[in-house]
Parts: sequence; C-alpha cells; structure tokens
Amino acid sequence: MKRYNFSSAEKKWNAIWKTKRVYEPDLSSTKKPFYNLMMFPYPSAEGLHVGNMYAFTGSDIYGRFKRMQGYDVFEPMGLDGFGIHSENYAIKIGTHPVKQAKISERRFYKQLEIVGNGFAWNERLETYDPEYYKWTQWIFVQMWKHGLAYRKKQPVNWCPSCKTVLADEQVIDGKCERCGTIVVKKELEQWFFKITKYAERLLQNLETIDWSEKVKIAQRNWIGKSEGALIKFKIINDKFQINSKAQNSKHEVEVFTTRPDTLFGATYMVLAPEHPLLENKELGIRNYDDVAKYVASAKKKSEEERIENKEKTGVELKGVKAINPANNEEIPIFVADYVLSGYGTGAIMAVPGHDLRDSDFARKLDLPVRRVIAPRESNFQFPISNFQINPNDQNPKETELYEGDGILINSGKFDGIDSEKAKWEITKFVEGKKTTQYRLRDWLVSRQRYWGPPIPMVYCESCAKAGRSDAPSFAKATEGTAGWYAVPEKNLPVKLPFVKDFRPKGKDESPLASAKSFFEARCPGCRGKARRETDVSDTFLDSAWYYLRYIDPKNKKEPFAASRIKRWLPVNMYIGGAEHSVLHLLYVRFVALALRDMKLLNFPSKTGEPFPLFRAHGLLIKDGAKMSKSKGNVINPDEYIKEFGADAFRTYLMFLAPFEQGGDFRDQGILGITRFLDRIWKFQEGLKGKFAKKESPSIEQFLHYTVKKVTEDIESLHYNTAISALMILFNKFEEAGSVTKGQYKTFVCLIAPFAPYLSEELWGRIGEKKSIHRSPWPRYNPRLVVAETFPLVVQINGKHRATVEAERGLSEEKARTLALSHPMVHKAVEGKTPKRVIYVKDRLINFVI
RNA sequence: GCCGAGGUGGCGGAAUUGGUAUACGCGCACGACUCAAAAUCGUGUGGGCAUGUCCCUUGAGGGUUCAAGUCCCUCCCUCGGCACCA
Repeated sequence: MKRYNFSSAEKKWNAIWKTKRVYEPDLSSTKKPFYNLMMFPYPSAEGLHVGNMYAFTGSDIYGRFKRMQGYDVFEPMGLDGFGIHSENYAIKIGTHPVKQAKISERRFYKQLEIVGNGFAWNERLETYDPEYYKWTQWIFVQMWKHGLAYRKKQPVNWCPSCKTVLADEQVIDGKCERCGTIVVKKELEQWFFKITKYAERLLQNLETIDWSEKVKIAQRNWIGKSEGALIKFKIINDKFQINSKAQNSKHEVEVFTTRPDTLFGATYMVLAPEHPLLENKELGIRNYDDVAKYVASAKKKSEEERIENKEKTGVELKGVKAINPANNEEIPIFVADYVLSGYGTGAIMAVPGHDLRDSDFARKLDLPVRRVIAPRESNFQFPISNFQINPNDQNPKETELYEGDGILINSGKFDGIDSEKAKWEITKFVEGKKTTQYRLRDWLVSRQRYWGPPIPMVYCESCAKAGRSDAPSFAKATEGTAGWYAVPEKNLPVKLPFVKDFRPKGKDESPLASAKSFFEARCPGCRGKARRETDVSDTFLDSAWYYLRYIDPKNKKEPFAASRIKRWLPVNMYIGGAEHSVLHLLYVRFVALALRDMKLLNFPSKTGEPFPLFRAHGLLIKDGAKMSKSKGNVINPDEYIKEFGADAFRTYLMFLAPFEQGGDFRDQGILGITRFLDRIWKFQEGLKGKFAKKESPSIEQFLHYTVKKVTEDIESLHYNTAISALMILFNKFEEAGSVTKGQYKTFVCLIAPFAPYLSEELWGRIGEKKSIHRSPWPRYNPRLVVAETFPLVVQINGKHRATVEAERGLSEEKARTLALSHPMVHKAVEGKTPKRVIYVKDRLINFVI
C-alpha cells in the first residue's frame, strides 16, 4: 500500500484550486455572501509567526465550513506592511524598508500559500501600495474636512528608541508597544483624530455587537465613562480680609468629582502640574520658585517612573487658598503629579477620608482628615459635632479610609441623607454641574517616521498669519487650524519619496523633513510657497479600513465601491487577537462610524458597526512557556509543515486546546494527529473501493450524532472537541472494518475543513469530480442523533451502583422494575421501601433508602 | 489595588450545563511483528488497599441538594488586561 504523500498532494491541490478558482467568489453578483475576515499580519519579522498561523487556521476552518454550507465565502488576505513594525525590522537587519517590503512580501505570500487556507488571492492588498495608501490619505482628508482631525500642542508620549510620538493606546505599562522602551512625555504639536467625540457611541454600541466578552470589557474600561459633577472653587489670596475675599475673588478653579456627596470632607485641593493657574503670576503665590521647580521635575518624569513610584509628592501653594463652596472653609491648595492634566479639569477636590489617593497624600504631608460618610449599617447619632481628626489621632477608627457609600455626617444640613441622593443635592446646593467624563483621549496619529503614508496636509505661513485655512468653519475656532490645507483629492496620493537615510532622526520630525523636494509645495489656498506636513500617519490608520478595500482592491476611482459594500458588509465573522482590544479594534470601529456619519460608507446596519460578530482566539504557548527568541522555543511553522504536512499541522493546532482559549504546543502531540490522518488514508486504501453494501444501524446512528456534534462545535469554534468526535467516529469505522460509501463520504466531508488536502485527495480517489470544498456539508436526521437504547445509571443514595442498558423513553415504573432486576440493586433495596425514587428520563434512577 | 479567565490523571485537555468525572489524544507499561530497532498493531493505564459490584479523588475548607467538577459562602494559587482617570 502506498503511503500518503502529503507534499505532492499539497502541491497538486494548490495548483488545481487556483485554476478552478475554488475560493474566489464573484464579488459583484453572489447570492449568499459570507465575509470571513481575519486580521492581516504585519510582515515584520523573519516570517509568518505561528501565532498568525494559529489564528488564520481557526478562521479558515470556519470559512470552509460556511462554504460547504452553501455560502459564497470571501476570505481575503493581505499585508499590513506599512509602518513602524516593518520599518524597525528593516533597521534591525540593515535594509531599506522599500527593499525589505518586497522581500517580506514574497516570503509571506509563499508561506501563506502552503498552509492550506482558502484565500481569495485576487483581492490581496498591501498597505504600502500607493494605490492603497492614496485612500488612507483620502480618509485623513475626510477627517479634516469634517472637523475630526486637528492639531494641538500638549504633553504627548515619546518613545526615545523609536524616536516618534505614540498614541495612548500604544503605551503599555509605560513602555512602547513596539520596542518596550520606557516612554517619556514631550510637549509637542501633533495631529489628533477626535475619537472622543465618538466615546459614547463606541460605548453604547458595544451592547449591540456579539464580541468576545473580554474584548468588550477592555473597551468599556478604556473608554472609562464616569458620571460626576463639575464644582467651582473660588481662589483667594490670604493677604485680603476674610469676609471680602470670597465675593471679590475673580479666580476660580473647577474640579471634577464623581463623589460630590463627600464635598464637606474636601479639606484641600490639588492641581496637576500642567494646570494653567500655576502660570498665573498675579495670584501672588509666595513660594513660586519652589512650585516651578516641582512642576519642572514632575513634567520630566517618565510614564514608568510615575507608575513605578506611587509615593505621592507635592508642594503647597503658599499665600493662596481655595474656598470649599459647601461650608465656605478656606482650604490649602497643592500641586501634585498624582493629579493628571488630561482628565477632568486637571484639578481635584481632595477628600482624604474617602479616597485612597487623597488619603495617601494626606498621610504623607500630615494633613487633616475629615470623615463625612458613615457606613449604612453603623449607628451614628445625629447631629454629630463637626470634628476634625489628625492622622496621628489615637482614634484610628474615625480616620480610617472609607471609600464606600452610606449616610452623610459632618455635612451640615445634609447630615443623615443617603450618599447616593446627596450627590446631586449637594451639586445643586453649590451650583455645580452634573457631567460625564471619559477616560478615552483623542487618537494621536502623527508619527515622526519614514515608512508610512505622508499626512496629506500643507502648511502656509502667510495664510496662517491671515487666519486662513480650509478647515470647516465650525472647526476654525479651535486651535491649530490656521494656515493648514488638505492636499486636494485629485493630487492624492502624496507619494512617499525614496529617502536613502530613512532612519528616524529624533529631532521631533520625520526623516522626510530633510527631503526638500518633498516638502516644498504650493499653498492650495493662496498658491504661495508652502510646506508639506512631513510626519506620516499611524499604522493603525492603515488597518482601520483595509476590510473595506478588500472587496474592490483595484478600484481606481473610489476607495470602496458602494454596490459591493452593500452586498458584503457588515463583515459576517471577524477573528483576531485580543491584544488589539483597545488598539485596532477600537480605531476600526471609530473610523467606520465616522465614515458613516460623513455619508461615505453605507451598508445595511442600525448602528454602523462593521463587525457584528468578533471572536478573539487564544494565545499559543510552547511547552508551557511563552514563545520567545531568547528562550529559543519559537515554533517555525515551515519546518512542521515540511515534516508533517499542512493538514497535520493545522489539525493539531486546532486539537491541542479550545481555539478561543489558546494552548500549549508540544511536539509529541502532533504525532497523534499524524497517526490519525495516516489511518484514514490506510482505511480508504485498504477498502480498494469495496464499501459495505448495507449500513450498520449503530454506525449510522453514531454518524448522525457526530454530524450534529461537529456542526455545532465548528459553529461555536470548539474545534478540539469536533476533532475528538471525528476520532471516535473513525475508531468505530475501523472496528467495523467497512462502512457504506455514503457513510464514508460524510466522514470525509466532516474532516475537510481541518484537513483540506487529504480530504480533497480522498474525495477524488473515490471518484468525486467536484471539489470537496464546494460540496454540501452533511446533514443529520434529528431522530437518529440519539441511540434507541441508553445506559440507565442506577444509584442508591446518590451513589452509582449499576448500569443497565435500557430502551429510550422508558417510563419510571418500567425503569424501576428494570433497575431492581439487577442483582446488586435488588440486594441493596430488598425488603426496604425506598423513601424516594428519583427518575431522570433517559439518564438515571436513584433510590433513596 | 481593580476587572476578566482559570485551577480536573504523568501531560494537552473532555464532561449533554446539577445526573456514570477523567472522553479524545500524548506519554508510559506489557505483548505481537522483527536478527534488532523504528514504524505499525493489540492490551492496560487517576490513587489506595483488605483486589471488592470496596473506599477515596476535580486548588483548600464549609454549605445547599436524592445527586455538586458544575450552584452558594470563605480562603489560597496561576495566567491575561487595566493601572494615581478623582
């Protein structure tokens, strides 16, 4: 018997599939479109990572399953090869990214072809193709035209190694998402996209989409909605007399708090180092130099220092006080870097009795603490005298931090009120404003790098002086628009020029700033001399719309053809990594919603969400540890495919653990799958076409059960149990020696999504002409799914005592008689009347004695 | 610290959602084939001992129930995400 030669079969079928266009639906006319999308890879490293392979295989199995169910499955693939990751790799190995892109492209596409995925190769795309990034730039221009792109100077994240700014989403634990270098703060003027305008919708829509729960939670937390109040505190200089000061003060600081119910406990105020009040000289801060020194050192701190060292520091502003509007008390003001400038108003009211951070700070600086909320279950007597407690007080119970809600004390006329209710009553009392804050910040899209789409904007100095720009009128009032013009759409793309020394310079600007011929431009407004923007846009903008381009990647007139969009969107199934929870998966939703609002993207959907169904796959580890080059435990997929074949590799990846959970890859494990596939081959070869004439009823019954099980398991991405069910079925085939052709064909169809080559080869060898991957998915007869008999479990006092084979649908009485006929049961129950008999139909009977 | 997922044989992992715990696979042991080995095939494989239609066993302890890996309470550990967001 000839052994199965997987490598020649793989080669053969790849060629046949290509010429027969097995995986190419007609994008403009299909009747049952099914868009099966997977996150395209960064071609950044030595080759395709096994993690990508894992994700693609899981997604492809789902696509193949849907194709066999009769859908016109569209499963495109491309390369996210523009951007910092590809550029960093080019720097590392000392090539130019333009050259490296071509090398990576060949390597990746070759690898992607041998893994046996049903990709629609005609629609492949690369984000560095000018025909692609032309439209990435076009999206930037639309953002600008609709007031969603703006420039602003503010402290931003700067990676000293990548020599570029980063978005908040790209800073992980204070470190650069790409290279792990500690990120520092820098005050720079940059381009931002107004994703915050969409915060509420991005949050609300989460309720309408079917996504892996952990990703939704991550997005919810990242958006970070909180309800609270804005409350104004008057600022006075203590030179002035007490009674005149409050009324006469022209200075005010507004704070944001989610706990206005604790206002009476606000014993001091804290400003962020960037707070504008600190620059106000007429205020008469007496220790101005000390304050300035503190502010300077705080601004220099890196993100990591802030995170690592949570010891609170701060300086009091001498000579000034704030007035607590609830009780008109004068309270000290501090500057401290535990208050962030980018959130709320950059100023807080500090309530050390009821907030952990304020409590830490108060302890450190020995500040008084006042308790204003008592837990509901405590028995406070009202009214309580207005007491103030020092942290050194020997009565620690009273000063203990309490962050919960409860009943108000020490709060004047609000004493005794429930804190939930008091929140809004106190807000009203001090003329505060109820408001909502989001943790989400605007998306910083500028990058001071070479390998990316140049931001298609032009700056004209003379127009800036005259206050001219082509920003929409409603956006002109905001800062950073004067002098800026979008490159006219007919002039797109702004091609990335070849720059020999493409390495980042670290001078707050892109290497393009040294290419004079690139940045010299005409002003689209006054036709005078102007300068192009030399920064490029964030890679995540490239990937924020690729799924729209796939359906018509060669379209020269429009970014995406409206008729095809209507047919193919929203995407039916999106599979990818959870590491993109607050990166790609957030940006991509934002861009879709924004384009929809601009009336540029229109597909049938209530919310405009492009991915109603998303599943995150798990993480693959090797021998119990995370894969890393330094540990030398990185799986090279090519080697495994060469040794075991793509089918065995794919099937093993899916068998080793639940797809959505991820799991542990062990070399030994793949042998089990190899044996399984070999046995299938031998089984068919051994039959030599002599299939059984008559169906064995027990095999037939189990086959129907397996069809149901595998269908449901694939639908829910439980591939590991689907494969296990197929193994059990096949074990029965082997035991029986032979099965009918129909039964056998059903089995081959069921393994087709997992082992596309072997199944196709077997399919052809039993005389089938059409590709198995376009053959109908087996159906089952619901009546045959369960066997006619079942093992009736007999328990005595809940303990398993015997098992008897019984007819399905047995009545309780009959079950009882049957159970008692078993000698063991008979002996145990004999002579006693059971107190209770529990009968679970088709399952068990339990005698309680 | 907060949020999420999880803890089941020597290992990866199953368990119809409260109803035979350890499916399937790996590994291991023994046997067959072989001069031998690999491959392949067969048998066995949670632990215990008094070898039984016995007892124990799903991170630890308690509870609910005829019945708990599954539900409730307390605690421990591992992995992932967020992290001074007021």
